[in-house]
Amino acid sequence: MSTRARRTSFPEVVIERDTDTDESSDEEEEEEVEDDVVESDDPAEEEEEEIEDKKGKDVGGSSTADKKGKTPITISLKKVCKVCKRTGHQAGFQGATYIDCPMKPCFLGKMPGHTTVNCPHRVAMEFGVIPASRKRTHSSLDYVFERQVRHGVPSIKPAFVIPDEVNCAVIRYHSRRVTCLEFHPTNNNILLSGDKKGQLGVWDFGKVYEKTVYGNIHNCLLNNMKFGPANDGTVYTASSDGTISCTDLETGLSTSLMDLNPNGWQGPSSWRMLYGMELNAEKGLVLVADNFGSLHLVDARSNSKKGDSILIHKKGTKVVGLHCNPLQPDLLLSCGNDHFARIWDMRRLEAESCLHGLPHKRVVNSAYFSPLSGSKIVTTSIDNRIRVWDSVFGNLDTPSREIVHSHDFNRHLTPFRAEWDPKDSSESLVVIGRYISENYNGAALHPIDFIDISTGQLVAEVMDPNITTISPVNKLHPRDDVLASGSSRSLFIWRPKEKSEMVQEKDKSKIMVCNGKNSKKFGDGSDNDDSGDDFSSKKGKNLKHKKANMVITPCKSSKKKKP
DNA sequence: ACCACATGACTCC
DNA sequence: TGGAGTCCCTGTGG
Repeated sequence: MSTRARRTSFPEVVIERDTDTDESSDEEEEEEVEDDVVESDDPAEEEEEEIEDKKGKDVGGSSTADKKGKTPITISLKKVCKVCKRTGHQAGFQGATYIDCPMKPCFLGKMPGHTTVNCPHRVAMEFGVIPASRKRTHSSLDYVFERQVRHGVPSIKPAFVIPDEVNCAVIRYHSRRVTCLEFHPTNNNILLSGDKKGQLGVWDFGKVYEKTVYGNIHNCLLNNMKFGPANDGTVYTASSDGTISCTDLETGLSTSLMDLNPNGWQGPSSWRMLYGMELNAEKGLVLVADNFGSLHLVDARSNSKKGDSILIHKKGTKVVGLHCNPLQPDLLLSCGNDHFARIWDMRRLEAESCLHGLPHKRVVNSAYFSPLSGSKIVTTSIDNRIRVWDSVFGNLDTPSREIVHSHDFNRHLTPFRAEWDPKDSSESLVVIGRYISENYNGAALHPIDFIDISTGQLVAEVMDPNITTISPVNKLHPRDDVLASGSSRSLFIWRPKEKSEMVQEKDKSKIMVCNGKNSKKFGDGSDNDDSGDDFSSKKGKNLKHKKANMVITPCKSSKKKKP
């Protein structure tokens, strides 16, 4: 009732603001001067037109006869596989199920002998688990862990609570895909989100409509953010524009701590981008890593760069992740495109001083210490494997577990990152989005997976028929049983089913807020259940589900700051 | 329903 | 070592 009233009251606000957004984004894109590498996807090659004899060997194309001539000519459109370009089979979606090209090895594990459809790893995850090795070494790193970390390792595993139902959402919140999410450290209902354009979203999902997008902080990808340790009303952000900013969440005013491109664009070989970021509260340091393999330290109090940059990964490669050990902040974990995650001691930090290198077969998207004891490390690599490295019960030369999981990274997606549940005292629950889709009642959906890294088993796969896009960005709430996920331009808040129902009964506010051009529809009196275009893409059209409990409303108000 | 486009890792030469 | 070509279960807008 109340939602309906809100929906009809404020349609213009949404449309006006969104038009604004689109225009601004177009302008910015025109300014980008980049080499246009036109890929030649010749459609003629894909559909070979062949003139054949009367015996047309059609494989599914239509045949037409030339009615002018006496001898009819059959033209068959021979379909070729879009993957291997051969005839006789077709890769692609058949309904909601994707059929692999049989000429290629398994898409998931990259192993020959089977395709993704019958891949054992896809059916049951335990197949992809390599058990822990028990051999011990006695390196300096082992010593640090033994002395400072081991006592914090918990022994009893509690039951997992899985947020498995969408509680509220903002559809098309950002104008480009979401790149990172962060929960407020003290306010339970505030979620921060960064996007590909460098915009920062501040959403109070407790009040659903309370949402802001600050567009004047960065010019391109907002890769990482961290709340200010001394003041949780501020957030530090690192961007591909080469700057670190500190932004006041109330006003949106930001100060720049560092600019690695003070002379502007001088070509791709010199343009520095910032990816990994971490704060060391004890030392008052902001740590950032760039696309040339270097780590930069910035004093947060004086906003000045501290010392020279240090080469921590192979020269010229991206360092995408930084993480300080929760118990021992002097231990720094980094990961990047040189196929390594590395552990460093901040007290003697210099090039080549890495305590340990964790080797991977491909690029490492993320590496995180376990949130409580800091004794385990979970890494996500684009070789479709989640690796667990245990400093106490295993060693760091080889992973104590490898879990095959589909998170292969397509260049158009935000990289997948397996993230710990900060509330899980057993430090075994990890959440990660799944790339590969599954057929759920005729809909191709990409679930968000909860994995028990102590067994390698899939604890839960969470999906909603309304979310047809991949959800690469996921974050579990530090205190509540809440999952936030970023999927394309939208944000979703998940809660456990029972709790979600309780909330709904109480205030009946299970709401989806819609941004975007199509919001106009909602002001035009069309009913909720039929206005699905706003959150279903092409694949979503074969959904058999109803949008059930969700109410779609345009947003009531939104502060929006443009540069 | 179609197309163009954004865009990054990797292999090969 | 570096540039060109290839990969191709994306998502959006026109």
